[in-house]
Amino acid sequence: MAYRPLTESVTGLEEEVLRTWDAEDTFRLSLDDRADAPDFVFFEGPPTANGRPGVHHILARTIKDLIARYRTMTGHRVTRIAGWDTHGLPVELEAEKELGISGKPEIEELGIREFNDVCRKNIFTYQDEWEKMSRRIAYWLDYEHPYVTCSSRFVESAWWAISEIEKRGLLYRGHRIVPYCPRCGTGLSSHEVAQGYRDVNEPSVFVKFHLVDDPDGARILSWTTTPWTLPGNLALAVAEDVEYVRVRVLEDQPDEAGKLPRRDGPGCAAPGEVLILAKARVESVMTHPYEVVGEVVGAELVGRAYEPLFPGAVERGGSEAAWTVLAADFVTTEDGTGIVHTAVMYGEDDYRLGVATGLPQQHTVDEAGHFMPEVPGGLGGLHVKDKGTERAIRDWMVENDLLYRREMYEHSYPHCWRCASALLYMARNSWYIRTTAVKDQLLANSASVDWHPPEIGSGRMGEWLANNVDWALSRERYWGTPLPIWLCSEDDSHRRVVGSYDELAGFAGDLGEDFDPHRPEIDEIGWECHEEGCGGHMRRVPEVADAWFDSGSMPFAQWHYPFENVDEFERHFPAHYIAEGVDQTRGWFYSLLAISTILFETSPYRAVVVNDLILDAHGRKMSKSRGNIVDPWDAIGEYGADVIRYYLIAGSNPWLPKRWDPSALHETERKLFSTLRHTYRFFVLYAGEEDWSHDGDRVAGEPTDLDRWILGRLDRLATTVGEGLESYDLTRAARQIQTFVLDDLSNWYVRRSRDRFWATGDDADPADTARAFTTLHECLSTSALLLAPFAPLLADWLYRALADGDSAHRADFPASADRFESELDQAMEDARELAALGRAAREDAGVRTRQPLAAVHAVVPGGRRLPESISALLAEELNVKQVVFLSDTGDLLRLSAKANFGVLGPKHGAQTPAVARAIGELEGDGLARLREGTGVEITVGDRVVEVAPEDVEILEHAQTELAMASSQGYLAALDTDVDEALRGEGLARELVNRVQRIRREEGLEVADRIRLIVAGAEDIENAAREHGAYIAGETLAVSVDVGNAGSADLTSVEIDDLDAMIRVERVSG
RNA sequence: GGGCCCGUAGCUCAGCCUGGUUAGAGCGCACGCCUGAUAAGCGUGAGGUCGGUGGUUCAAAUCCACCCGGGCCCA
Repeated sequence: MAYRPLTESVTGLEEEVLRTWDAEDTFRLSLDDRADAPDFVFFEGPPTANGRPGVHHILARTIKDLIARYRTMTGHRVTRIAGWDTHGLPVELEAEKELGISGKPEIEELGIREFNDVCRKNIFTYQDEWEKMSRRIAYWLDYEHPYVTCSSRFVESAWWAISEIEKRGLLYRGHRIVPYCPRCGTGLSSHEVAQGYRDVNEPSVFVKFHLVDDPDGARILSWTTTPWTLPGNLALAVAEDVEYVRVRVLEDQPDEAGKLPRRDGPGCAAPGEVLILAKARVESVMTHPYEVVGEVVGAELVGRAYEPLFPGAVERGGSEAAWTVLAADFVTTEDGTGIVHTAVMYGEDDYRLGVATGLPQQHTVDEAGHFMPEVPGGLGGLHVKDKGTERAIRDWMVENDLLYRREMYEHSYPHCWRCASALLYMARNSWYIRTTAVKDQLLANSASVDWHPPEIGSGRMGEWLANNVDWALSRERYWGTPLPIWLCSEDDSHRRVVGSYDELAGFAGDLGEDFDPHRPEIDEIGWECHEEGCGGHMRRVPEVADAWFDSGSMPFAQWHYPFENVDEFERHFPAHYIAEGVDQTRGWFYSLLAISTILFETSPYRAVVVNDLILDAHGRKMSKSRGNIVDPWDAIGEYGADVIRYYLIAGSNPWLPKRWDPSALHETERKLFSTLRHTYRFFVLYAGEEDWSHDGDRVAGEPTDLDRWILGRLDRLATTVGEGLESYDLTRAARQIQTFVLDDLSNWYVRRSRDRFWATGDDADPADTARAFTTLHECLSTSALLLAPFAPLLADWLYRALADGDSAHRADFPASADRFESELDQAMEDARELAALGRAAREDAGVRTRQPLAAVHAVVPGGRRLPESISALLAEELNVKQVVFLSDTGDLLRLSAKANFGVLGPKHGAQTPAVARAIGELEGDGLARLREGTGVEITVGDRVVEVAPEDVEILEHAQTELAMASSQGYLAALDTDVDEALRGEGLARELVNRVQRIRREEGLEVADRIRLIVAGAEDIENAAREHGAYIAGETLAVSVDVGNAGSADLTSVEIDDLDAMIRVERVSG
């Protein structure tokens, strides 16, 4: 058989393979092959289908695909179901943009139905593009049966999960402090908040809180930059270990000019008044003269009661802690007074403290940003951010002697990105999952995961879990999984958390065909409360679920578990492996973990590989505003998918931020891919010439040392690549393949074997040629298999071309045949090191490689010698007649000893340096004995130390005039004398070189026979005569005619300043 | 403010977990070589004391502490 010529265009080859896959349905076949094989479970993290795929998605998808392909090759069935994340704010924002509306009031004006219709329609805007790109980068995934988070089936499974959480008593209603836009009536996501920070100059106030039952009638001084939260004040927070002082305000003293100090602005303190604040803050806060009349630590203040600032604004409701001093860990003395005003509903710390100590949870501000009617001082109904409001608050405080002073304060404050309103941090109703109740299990389950890199698990995820707060499940939005929670209009302790559509139908009657659970239809469904004698109406709560709950439910919801596919779910849970970006730590990794921990008491995944961002070539984050986003299609068109995939994996570990560097892509293409293609092309060319094929009947001779060496390396490579992939060390595995292909296979095995691939000379040995082909064929096809997970397209093409036509992705991953021989490998290493040194010596001496030399004198560390065949390789590589190993009996060699610190250190401790120095001074006899393996005694200072052979390394140095180079105990010294015979041979070789060039220039095929005519200087003609047979063999000349130029058309060349005339004539037939 | 990662040659990265004394690759640069793969390939050379400081140790790029710079996530 003839091997297929390589498709020259890289992208053309890739497209060709993709077409083959489409026609053959190779992905399906690869799954069917493994139908009865053990499962290797992979979960696809659903991308949001309303954004375009970028280059960073290629990285994530490559990592996913790579392991899946590898596991398939190791005999597993790797089910890979595509998924789409279809709910959530990004989809809503896109819909708002399309509809030209903004904010909740406008959405509700339009109608939730119309709005959600647009959301639903938009979901798959980019789906085609995702699938197209995934196909092109050879990401195999089952797109025919994707899970879609907004499908009825998926939502029903999510409902089931929520109802299970309720059954475990872990679902509750509370509040959540959100950055809230009172105009738009909506909470903002952190991403939105980040877009709207502005520097503002606003009043801040120092407020006097009148203590109850204080002998001095003291006031506690607190500070806030948001005066509108003061009516909601319910407590003062202090740090227990901070020192506070009581200070008495003194009379103002006239200055030198007899004037009293003037204070601008409202508020004051009368002489004799006693104020309490942190010792560290007194200097900067007090504007009056004062004296310190007492010191207390925070703990002593805890429990003291004070009078409400705005009586009646909030009802006590039986709370003991209301309007008292509380201890808190978030208090600092960096600004303010060291005493923090706490308005339970208007700050995150405040709310947490309120929950912990049982403070009332009551709003003083309504949804639109207006004070409630109960707030005294004429504030009721005012918008908290209106111009006059701050004035009204201030007036009330002045009237009631609550204000110490007021000053302007400049800081950065978030504003709504839509309407520029100042955001209010406000408690909103929210449904929570009590994840804190399972914190220990979360930590234990996370600890059981094989994280790559491990610090994600122990650090980022571990820290996050250790500080876990309850999961705020609900969103006050429209396009999402509706919370399946129904509350009674009369008593909201009557509630139903519905776990299936059947259950809902049981309460509310038939749901009809093709039931869709989304808003607003679901909001209409209700029923009479079932509680005895209640008579209330059950209505669904308006919220939808956090979209992370959807994606975290995919392990079971992708199977519509528990309603269907119970066995499929059980077989595919937990996942052996998932892979996503590091930003998913608190996203998908967390939501999967939390849900599975609660429902199934186990981690949903066993191994996780994370990837970091892809930066631009300058190390900057890619962003639209910078305009430095790389279009994946451009890159694919230029380099092809394989190169990109391999580069992304081999360049650096996936969990490090990676630069997108076109020059590195180019290098990857040249080094690994181009070399591999060249090697294949070389193989095809000569296999064709020699009519060899792997299933032919040519009998191969015994493997040479070189064959055994490369096959040993191949086996070792198969082992290490397999180990790397087993342990998710993808980068190391990828790099090893390149080293093998480039350095071992192409640049040594093929180079040193070249003339074995044509059986034309006098010493031709067809059996050996067959052996060389057999070896190269195995190396190429095994390399293709090893490369298949990384670069699936070229690998598949090569494997199909080299083997029997089946896809590489249906083959088994190569196993080592244990042919690695460490002594042979060491010898080859030695030879290659000596070859490098020999070339260096030639360069030094200015003698080119084509000039044969008599000998190289060589030294190998440890006195090793090379087997005959390896010596021959070395001689050929260096173009010398023989390799002479210097022996210590000769005059050429001098020995020295170097301490082996690793062995010496533990033996001698502090004496190590002295012993090492003494070893360095050893000479003659001692060295010789150590080299032969006997210990010697040396004197170090005043003691005698036994030095064993393993304590030292014996180095050999040449004492010679020869051209030499040495490194790391290796040495190569060339005998540069060129006698007449060598010179003749050199000239003959130059002639061969010139003839080959002419052959090429004249477009001859490699196997074409020629008639050769050589004329010119006497030395040239002599060399041509003497080495005619050699020249004829090398150039495929049927005749070499010397000195008889005649009238033929000759090409004139110059060799070492000598003129030569050459004619190459193709022999026809 | 908290957590995590990174900082080694002009550039991209190994090495660090498990400490051992001329710190390795590749790219780029300079010079040279080879070629029956050729709009390829190979070699040699120059170039770093491993972000800084302090500590542990006979010995630190490697372990510890603090600091500086960059990034990400969370507040």
